Amino acid sequence: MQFSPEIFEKKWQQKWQEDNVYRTENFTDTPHCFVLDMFPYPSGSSMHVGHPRGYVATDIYSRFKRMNGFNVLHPMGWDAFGLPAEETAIENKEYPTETVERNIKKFKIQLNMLGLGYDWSREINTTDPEYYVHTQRIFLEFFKRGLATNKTIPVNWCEELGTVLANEDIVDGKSERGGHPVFQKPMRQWILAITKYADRLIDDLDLLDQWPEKIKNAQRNWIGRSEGHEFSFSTSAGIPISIYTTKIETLPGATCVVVAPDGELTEQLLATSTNAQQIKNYITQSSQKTTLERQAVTEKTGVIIEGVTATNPFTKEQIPIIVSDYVLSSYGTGAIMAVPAHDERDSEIAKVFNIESRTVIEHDVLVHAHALNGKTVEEARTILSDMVDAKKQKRYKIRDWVFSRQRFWGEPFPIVWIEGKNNYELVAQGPVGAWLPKEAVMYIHDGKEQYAVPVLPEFLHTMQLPKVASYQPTGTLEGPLAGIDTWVNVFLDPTTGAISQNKETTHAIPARRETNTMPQWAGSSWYWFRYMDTKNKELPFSKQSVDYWGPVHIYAGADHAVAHLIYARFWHKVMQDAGMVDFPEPFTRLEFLGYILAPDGSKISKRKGNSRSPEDVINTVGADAFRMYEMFIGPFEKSAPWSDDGLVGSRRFLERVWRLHESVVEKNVATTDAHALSSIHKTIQKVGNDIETFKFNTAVSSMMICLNEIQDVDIAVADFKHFISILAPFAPHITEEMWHVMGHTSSIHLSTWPTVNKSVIRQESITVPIQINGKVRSQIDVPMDMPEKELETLALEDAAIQKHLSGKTTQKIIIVPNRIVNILV
RNA sequence: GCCGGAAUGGCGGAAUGGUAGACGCACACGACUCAAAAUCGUGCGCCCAUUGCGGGCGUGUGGGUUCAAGUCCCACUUCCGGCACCA
Repeated sequence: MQFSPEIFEKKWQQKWQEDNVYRTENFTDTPHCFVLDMFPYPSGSSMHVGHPRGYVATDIYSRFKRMNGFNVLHPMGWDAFGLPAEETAIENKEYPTETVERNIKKFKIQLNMLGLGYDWSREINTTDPEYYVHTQRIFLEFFKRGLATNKTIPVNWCEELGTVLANEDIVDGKSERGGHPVFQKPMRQWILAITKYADRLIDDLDLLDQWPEKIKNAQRNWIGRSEGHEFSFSTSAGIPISIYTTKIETLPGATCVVVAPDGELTEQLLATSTNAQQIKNYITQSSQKTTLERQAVTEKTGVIIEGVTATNPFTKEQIPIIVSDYVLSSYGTGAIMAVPAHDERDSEIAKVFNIESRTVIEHDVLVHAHALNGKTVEEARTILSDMVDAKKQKRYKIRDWVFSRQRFWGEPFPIVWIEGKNNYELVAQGPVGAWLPKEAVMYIHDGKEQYAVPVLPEFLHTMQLPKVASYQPTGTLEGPLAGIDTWVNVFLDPTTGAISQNKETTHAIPARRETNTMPQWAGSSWYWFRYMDTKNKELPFSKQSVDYWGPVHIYAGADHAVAHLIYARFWHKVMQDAGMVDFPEPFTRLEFLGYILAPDGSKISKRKGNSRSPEDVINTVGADAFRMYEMFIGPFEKSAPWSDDGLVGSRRFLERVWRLHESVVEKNVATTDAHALSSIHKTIQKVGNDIETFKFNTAVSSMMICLNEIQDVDIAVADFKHFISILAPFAPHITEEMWHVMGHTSSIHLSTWPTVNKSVIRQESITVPIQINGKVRSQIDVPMDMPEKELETLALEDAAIQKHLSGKTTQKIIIVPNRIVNILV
């Protein structure tokens, strides 16, 4: 019979679905394992050969664990809210739900073509109201703890996308989505207080010993903790300037003070200056720079605030105050002491204004520093911080998470706004009171106080995304939802917390729904928990289910070090504080996935058209060969270029397995060749170890080696089955087909991983190389574990060795049994 | 600039401090065939010698430790990734 994957692959995919082969139940007595893929967003662009690599790897791992008796949770779902899906929908001129639905269908077909064994009964979709009601529910936990606030702060505004973006959404100074320019603007936004968790997010990285160092380092850098001092410079205007520095010992060399153009402080100093107009012009000018332009700046610019000076609290010198946009209002105090001699940036600004650069530290000792001359850096630090009454401060580069988007396609906030303190207090006395933060979230509009009030969990069904006629971004602070009166204007019953369209009770008060939506990252910040308990109506997930399944044992996917993986850890910690989970970190082990590159080594991109579709490959060589090649191409965590030539090797391997299987069945011999048997068992061991450690490339090559060793000798059917079993996770279709041909009626994927027979592995003899002065001159076959003495004798008797040794004196002989003999002359 | 990671044949890559280049691809030659494809077999780091063995060099560069280094240590080069006016 011909090897025809195109026939049996589809057949088995259907059969597995019908038989629920991959269905997982909660709560078993067996060991269990949660293997998680980063779920995709089903965008319009179709898959290329790089996408399935991670899915194939976790599929292999899951099958392996299942065959080893584990109850395996290996689910899949869709991250479908947010800009990618919405932008696609706008391009296609259709409603986002349609886009999402169609793309999910397409993606699912593609995943199934690969023979991936997901438990589809646990499929999730972040845009499903049944799902996002729980995202909203978890947001309430943030709100209640004062971690979700509404504040005016400088944020990234992207005109083209018509929305603000988080720092994590900005790549190389442009929007990650679309590469549009971004401006810094103060705006009122929903903020999640991730900085309050910064220490835990850094410190708990030490718990993650099964995470790649690379990812942990990226997170440490991104969070960017620094420890320094905060203290004040007095000014001739009577307004103190508070500054933050990590090098207080350089204070004697501080010859000017620099303030950020967009800070409040600058506003105040400007009023007492003699060049207010010049300063205002500079402020306007720098506010018009995009983030990219700011970053690209090579030469420092700024304006001296004339008519005002600051006093260096150590030297008592009067020093100039400069406004310059290299100082950021969003970091530290928005003002710095500039020490030109010991900081490159300060040196640049000093050059522009001809300001003195005074070296105050040489070889770790203070110089040109009056009373401090000769003191060490350490001593100076203590003396100075006492003298200026400095406070020790920790600062972080990470900013609080700007969490609102002026877009349609996201989770609505479970928040309504009410007017007036009296109304707020009335609401606080009702059931809503239990969900209010200590400090009210509010702002003042036209002189009237607006208070944020949470929508209770039991009324979240009233906060579903409405059907709208137009969902295009409006380009204003209000999202598209603001245009729908029936969405915005509602009534809140303070005695129950109920939200209604009409005033249904006399005491109901008017309220306005929040019109911004949550960002793309919201739904993906907790989704792994939902897989554990997909049908739960009341809660995001039950405590029992998370006690059983959590934490995730293996999380595999592409590099999302600074966005998703920080957000996910942050949400997890808040959920921990809310008592929803008991453990500190969501993902025990993280496996980082390398990309598949185009054949020329460049990145695969739609524009270049340098990719191949998985369907294409499957139609040519079959899904099994495709899977094998994706694993064989190189180490899992390393990127590697795609090669159609290389793909052929996997296909040939499977064809040879197929032929061998036919001859094994036909010959039906009773005993297997001893060397072949040993090879099979060695390979069982090797492949098992390699799967456990995600070394799929060497697992595949060891099976190729094994095939080379067994294909021309007698193999009994029973022993050949072992070979088929270890191949099954990699090539699920062909192995299932052979398994059934060999008489089984149930799936090979529900069978047991073969046991290694150590006694057949054990070799009787071994080849030992003999070196003279470290160069291999001969080798001898000797029985395993031959004692040193005998080995030495045999080595010295060897003809080739004798030839090399003639006329020389042996100094020393080093013998490592079963390994090597090294003769020194 | 800071923080990671990497560097091995024509290519992807393999190697608990112990025979570098497994496995696969490409290539060459041979078998089968009228022929081709497929398949099977042999060879395949570089240089010298090939009438026979063989010999020298070799894992980015320079040094070091060791009987023995791709692997450990020191210094450097290049490339890739991340962060970046964060005081």
